[in-house]
Amino acid sequence: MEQAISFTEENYLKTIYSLARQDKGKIANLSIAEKLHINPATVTEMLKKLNEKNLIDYNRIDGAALTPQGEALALKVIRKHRLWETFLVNRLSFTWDEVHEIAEQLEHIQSDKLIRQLDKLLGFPKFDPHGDPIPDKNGQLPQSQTFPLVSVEEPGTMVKLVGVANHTTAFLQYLDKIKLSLNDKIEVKEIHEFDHSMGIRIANRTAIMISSEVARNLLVSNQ
Amino acid sequence: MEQAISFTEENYLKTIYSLARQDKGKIANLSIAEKLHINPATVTEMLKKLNEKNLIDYNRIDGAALTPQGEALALKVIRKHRLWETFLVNRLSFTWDEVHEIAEQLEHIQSDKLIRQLDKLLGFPKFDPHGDPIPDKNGQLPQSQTFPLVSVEEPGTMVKLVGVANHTTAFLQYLDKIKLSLNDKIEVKEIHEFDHSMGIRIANRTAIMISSEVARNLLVSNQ
DNA sequence: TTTAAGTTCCAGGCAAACCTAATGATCATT
DNA sequence: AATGATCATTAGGTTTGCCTGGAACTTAAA
Ligand SMILES: [Mn+2]
Ligand SMILES: [Mn+2]
Ligand SMILES: [Mn+2]
Ligand SMILES: [Mn+2]
Repeated sequence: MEQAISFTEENYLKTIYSLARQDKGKIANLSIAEKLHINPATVTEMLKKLNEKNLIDYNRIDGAALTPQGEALALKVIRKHRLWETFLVNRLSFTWDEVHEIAEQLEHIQSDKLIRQLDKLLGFPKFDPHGDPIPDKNGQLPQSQTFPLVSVEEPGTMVKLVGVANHTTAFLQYLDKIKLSLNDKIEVKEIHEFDHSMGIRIANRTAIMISSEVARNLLVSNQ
Repeated sequence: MEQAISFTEENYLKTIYSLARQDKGKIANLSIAEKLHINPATVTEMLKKLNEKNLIDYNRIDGAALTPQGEALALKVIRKHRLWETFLVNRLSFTWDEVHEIAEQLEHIQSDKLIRQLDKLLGFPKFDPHGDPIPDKNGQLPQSQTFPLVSVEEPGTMVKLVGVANHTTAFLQYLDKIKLSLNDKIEVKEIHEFDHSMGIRIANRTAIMISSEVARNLLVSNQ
């Protein structure tokens, strides 16, 4: 019984998935409502419906949690989103701050062959233009141990930028302005106790200052 | 006042456009209903709404006709549909019988830059994989004087296949089976008075027989 | 010209996805 | 333990896009 799933339902599943990844605790209806810019009352109705369809387990006490089928669907939508973002940047000359909105539309296109062929065209990429991991066709996420730059304690540490935790146009354009791109080497020169701002050197260029807020949103890996 | 347009509305406009191209007379509500597989009563409601939005002129006597804005929108959707079909065939190894359904979804994606860049990636194609003309960014259709093969009267006439009037999987796969592709040269060898079936030679290969029904759906040009 | 067939329209309904306002439940403080 | 504050749910509505059934037109045939 192949039950149809709507754009709206897919967006709920994706939201629940990402809230579960970051918050680790109970998923509040209110946080779903805020993320989707809708009313909490609407969320309650939809969660009941998704529960009925066995895509989530839901009750007032424990909140919402994806079932295996729900998680598989969420990962499929995320896979499509990130593959399309990669396509837009790598093949259609989009910049990384322009692609999210369009991918929000493209992620709902239904065609298994389309995803498969797109993946192949792009050379089976493991990460999207923001450094986010792309689930493979079985929903498996590539491993990568990243941490926010702000957590670096030792001046002199060398790291590599592998992702961003903030996808807003404002932040991405700021990174463009300071000429910081994915895979750039970053050397932490100094850490100011006072506001935890940092002096960093990008790709051996002149050192610059960044706020702790910026450092919090830069995901890096060792080496 | 940039009023939003829904998928459904776009599909009505596209349908009205294509009915206007082929029928030349009044567009019956019933024919819209049949093409979209919906109830005639629903069509009446939507036509009133589109009239209200100034996308069509509509009244009971004259039926529906696109306004300039309505036609521009219809052409934009058609442009997207045909560009996406071209992308799927030329870049993602789809066959020409597989692409229509997916393009029905992709044609509704909203992003001017996306269309522009896709067009560029594909080398500004003038015709899609079925030989249908692709409107340019100003809604201008490339000219081509085509006629159905069935209208050829003289045996010995040489023509070139430039399009198909029937897009069903069954027909397209039949063409694949007889190894007839777009741009192939076709020589009409014989025309049977009785049922108007034809003996034709494709690309100088062995001659074969085709029914008048097939010949009616092959769009050709001279030379 | 009357009848029949075809087409369009109206009235009334339904489901999906949203809303507001008000009520219930839970949690944190005092 | 009482009191607010916060969060979730219920009840009642709206809009969009669809439906059915029947009435009203229009067109063509008898
Ligand atoms: Mn994104
Ligand atoms: Mn991304
Ligand atoms: Mn098509
Ligand atoms: Mn086509």
